Amino acid sequence: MDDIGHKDGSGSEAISVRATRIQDVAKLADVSTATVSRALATPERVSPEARARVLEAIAKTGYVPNPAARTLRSQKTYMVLVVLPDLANTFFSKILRGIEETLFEAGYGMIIGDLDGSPEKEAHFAAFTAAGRVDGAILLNGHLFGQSRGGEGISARITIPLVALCESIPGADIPQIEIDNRAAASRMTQHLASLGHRSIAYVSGPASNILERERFQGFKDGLAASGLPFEPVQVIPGDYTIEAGVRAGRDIVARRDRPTAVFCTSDEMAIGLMRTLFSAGLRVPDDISVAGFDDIDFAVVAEPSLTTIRQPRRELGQAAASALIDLLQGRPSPKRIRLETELVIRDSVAPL
Amino acid sequence: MDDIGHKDGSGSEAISVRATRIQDVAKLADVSTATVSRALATPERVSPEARARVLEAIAKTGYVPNPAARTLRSQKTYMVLVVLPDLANTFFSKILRGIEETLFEAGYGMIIGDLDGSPEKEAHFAAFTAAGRVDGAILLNGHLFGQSRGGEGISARITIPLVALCESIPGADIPQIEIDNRAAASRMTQHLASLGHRSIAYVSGPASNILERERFQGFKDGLAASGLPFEPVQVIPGDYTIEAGVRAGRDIVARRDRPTAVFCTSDEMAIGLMRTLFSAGLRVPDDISVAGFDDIDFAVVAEPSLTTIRQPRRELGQAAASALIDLLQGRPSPKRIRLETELVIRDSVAPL
DNA sequence: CGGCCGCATGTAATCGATTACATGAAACTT
DNA sequence: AAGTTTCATGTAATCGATTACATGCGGCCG
Repeated sequence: MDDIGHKDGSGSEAISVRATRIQDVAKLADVSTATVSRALATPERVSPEARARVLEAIAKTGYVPNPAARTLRSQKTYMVLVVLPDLANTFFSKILRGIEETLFEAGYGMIIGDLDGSPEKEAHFAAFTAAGRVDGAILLNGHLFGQSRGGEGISARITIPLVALCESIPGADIPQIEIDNRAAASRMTQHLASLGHRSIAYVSGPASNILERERFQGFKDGLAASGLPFEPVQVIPGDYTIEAGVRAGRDIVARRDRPTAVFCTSDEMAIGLMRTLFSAGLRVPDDISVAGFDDIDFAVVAEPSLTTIRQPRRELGQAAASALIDLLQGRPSPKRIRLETELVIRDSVAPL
Repeated sequence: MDDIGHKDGSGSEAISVRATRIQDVAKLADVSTATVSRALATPERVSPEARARVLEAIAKTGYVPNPAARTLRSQKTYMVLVVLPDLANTFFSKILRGIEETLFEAGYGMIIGDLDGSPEKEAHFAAFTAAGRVDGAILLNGHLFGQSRGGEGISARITIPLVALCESIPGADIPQIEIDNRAAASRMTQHLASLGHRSIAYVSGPASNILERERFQGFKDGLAASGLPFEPVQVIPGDYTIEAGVRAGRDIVARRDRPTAVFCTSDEMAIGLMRTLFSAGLRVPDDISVAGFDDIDFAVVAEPSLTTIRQPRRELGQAAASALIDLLQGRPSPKRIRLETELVIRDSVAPL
């Protein structure tokens, strides 16, 4: 680290140019603070002349209402917390973008809570929420605050609207936005079977994960629907990462009795797996077919391009944000939204 | 969209169980509110007995200070805004994680401002900042608020600490955290030249981008240092995306006189480009060498694995957050930090 | 013409913490 | 012993907006 020169902390001690307050505007427009406030919040309740003077004064002074004061009085923060397990994961960032743009249009800001696998952080965000720093929260982590380890004390105090996104939270009476993981996994499995594959391996997500359980059910559904038996040896454990795909690939390469198709429950794993097969001299899809899940940007430029399930990530984010905004504004909100997935057929899967 | 059932907005209209206030704690502990406040902020200025009674009362009531009230009085929000051009980009999410974890440890929350190429959003975040909703901001977008289009009115009011990350902001008197893009690009160019390549193409970023200008200079430096002439035809325009890499690949495939090596200024472009070359029957690195920049997760599983420049993304985020926290807490802060990059040699580049 | 209503506006309470200043007791100082 | 310092604590002003309530004016109705 090459550290050139120093700058003192004067930025934070800057001569505090006290910002324009509502009082200043009121004085300049020769009205009361109440009138200024009303001119902004309920213009129709203020005479046109007064309103004009207020607006002029605001323009002249560049007045911006103090959010802390506003929040203190009105109990509204215009902030939403988004809790997610891993910010560095490609899968989430597109979703976040959908959330952010929808919140933005409605005048809400987005605060990120990256759990990073730490229960300590989870407790922190629960406290954060309980303290009233946000008006609502979107949960991408598959459970309510403190539901995992005894943080009930705090979570009981969380009375703000919540929305579950992607990982449904069983038993929680909050809007749930997701895809039909089970149906999608079943569909892909049947697609593989329909091409003649009888021996299909399944690379799983983390066992504790709800997504994983749904997709696994779907896999079994698909086998059953195709008249194929389920055999535990077909399941290779994974955790959605590239590295897990690489490990699963090594597993398959080492097998005497190889499956003819592999269904990976994330594109990352599929890409890592294909790479490992390739290095071992196995050709995809000639020797073995590989399918993914998610349709991330890299799926189309993988070699071969990846057959996968497309999740509408941006739309998922938008739908969750919309549902939350409905709740925040006292409107009824859909209780459960299931967005459609799409089977994207590319080159990594071929008939047997 | 399959919309099952409805839930009314009762979440937001819930019977407002007024939260515990400092007054309630004071009454229970039989002290004044001032003592409660001091017991939390400056425990050493309160007698042990009073402190114990206060803490007990807090435990009993589950009191959490109201952040809005605190902010109103103390002018501290404990929030930081992170402004970035594209949240969906893999490159940023690892950086964000570094920022988030460092801010978190220091007790700050992170608000995301995704510009999404919209000047309107930029103005919004400038106003947001000017309104005092955050204590500081980290700018990943290469310019100060309103510096691009006449938002000077608002940006003049932004007196909070700022830090520039990745894209340096020339002329701004704020800490700048970055890598030495020029040196890194030069190094890669020389690496290619040292392997015997005389005809090296360069796939650029957006021309207006500061990163791009630095890397382009580095490319020319590297050519010069290797005794190679620079020829404009070597430059293929890009914008860091996979698709731009695909387009650049088509360009190269169509050329009569192909370069023997291609230096892409992002891994996304390199991967898209390799894919296009492969589809056209050109082999990497046998027929043509390809180098990237960033070392994203997919670089190692690309086929062939990608020779690239590693940027310490998490550390960049951490360093920027640390610098900002220094400023926020009135400590001196490094004015400029340059983190080291690393030339990562894999299989996509070979001697001529 | 007197009373009632509605409208535009102002006054001041309120949100919940922090903190300057005041107070009184105990501990020193000379 | 009187005066000074220190310490723990309380009182109340303050941050800056929102909003319940009060006021005064003009129009309308009977």
